[in-house]
Amino acid sequence: MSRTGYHHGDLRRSLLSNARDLIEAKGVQALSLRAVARLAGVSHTAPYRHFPDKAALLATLAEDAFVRLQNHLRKHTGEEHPPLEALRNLASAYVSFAQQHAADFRVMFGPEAADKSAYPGLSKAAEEAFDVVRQAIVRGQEGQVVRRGDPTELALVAWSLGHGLAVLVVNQQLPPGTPPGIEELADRTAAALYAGLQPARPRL
Amino acid sequence: MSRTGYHHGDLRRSLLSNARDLIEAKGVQALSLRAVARLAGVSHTAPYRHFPDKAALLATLAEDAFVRLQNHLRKHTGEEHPPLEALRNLASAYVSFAQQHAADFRVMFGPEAADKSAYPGLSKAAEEAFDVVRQAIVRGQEGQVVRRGDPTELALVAWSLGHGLAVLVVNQQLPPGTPPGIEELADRTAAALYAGLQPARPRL
DNA sequence: ACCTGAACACCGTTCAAGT
DNA sequence: ACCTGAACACCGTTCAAGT
Repeated sequence: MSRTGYHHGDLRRSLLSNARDLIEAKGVQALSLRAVARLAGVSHTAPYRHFPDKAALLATLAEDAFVRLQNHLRKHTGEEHPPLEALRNLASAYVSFAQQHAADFRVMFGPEAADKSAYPGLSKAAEEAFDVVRQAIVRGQEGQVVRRGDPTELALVAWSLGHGLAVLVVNQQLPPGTPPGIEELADRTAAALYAGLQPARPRL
Repeated sequence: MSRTGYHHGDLRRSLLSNARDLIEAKGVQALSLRAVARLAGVSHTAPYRHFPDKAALLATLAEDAFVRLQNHLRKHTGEEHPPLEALRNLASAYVSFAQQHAADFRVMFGPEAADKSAYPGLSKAAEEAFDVVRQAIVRGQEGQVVRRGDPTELALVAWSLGHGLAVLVVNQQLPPGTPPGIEELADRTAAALYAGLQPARPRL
């Protein structure tokens, strides 16, 4: 039973895993369905039994990655962390995920996954990841460590900052003169967000 | 003189312009050197007289775009604006540039232009754009509306926030529930950054 | 159901050749 | 200098066909 059809049920999984490896090694642009099939030892048309086209495979990859991001964020900013700590962890957690899963990150936010509307599973996974941040804001408001206001909008601020940093890190586009030690940088960046960019105030 | 060689000196310019149009219309991934040449009415090998390869054409595109971004930022945050106003304009200026030049924006920050090291002109243009932000921070510190600290690091905070927002806008990945009116959103986002995410404080 | 091979319309890039 | 055509090694996708 394990000898006959070689790839029975796990060809799908094997295709996805090969795709991740390929992107990690050579970049999103170098990913080809034919190469993925080759790595799996099947003909170049076999993947079409599992994915309608290349975009669908990438969407599946992105969806899986959003679930991983969700778990990662929850680990660092979830309910077991006091709200302020959770919020301060957000930026560095986001950046560390991007660093450790650069290939995933590029697929998640690259043009390939831009039309999420066609992939409901992908949309849902992305929403749920954002919701982790939103919930941290809500908890912060309840604990009165975050000011009042639309939590979605405030979450967007925190998300954008982490996302902006992560994109720059992943693309190695941090401006020259940036101090080394990305994790610390993300921490200080989060601190700057919470302290604001205004002159030193009496308390803190 | 305008009839004989058809493309004399301006084939290069024509190739770049066709490339921008193609990306705008069909996305970065749809850009092909052959299509660009076709649009210019030359053979598919003619572009190699002007660019060593496809990556070099993209790098040139990115460099031009960084110069445009530089000018755009300078217009909204340059010396003629008081520092606090300049900083508050930054996010919306960044976002509006990304909106108006979505194709450029994708090339500037996509994987194609990631290895800027190979293109010194591109690196320089990117640095100078970042420097506009940095200078606004420095002016803010001089005017005591921005707290003390490494200006590069503080500029990075402001830049990351604008960049994060812009990426999400361009990729149409703003989370659902995001209030409409991106410009206003960027403004409020900047305000949130400057006010911090802390409970209402006495002044302001 | 799952996989294959041939085929079609594309790519980027190289190279010998033309003016 | 600038451009061309043929050629090579790739693509994504479709389709008739095999088990």
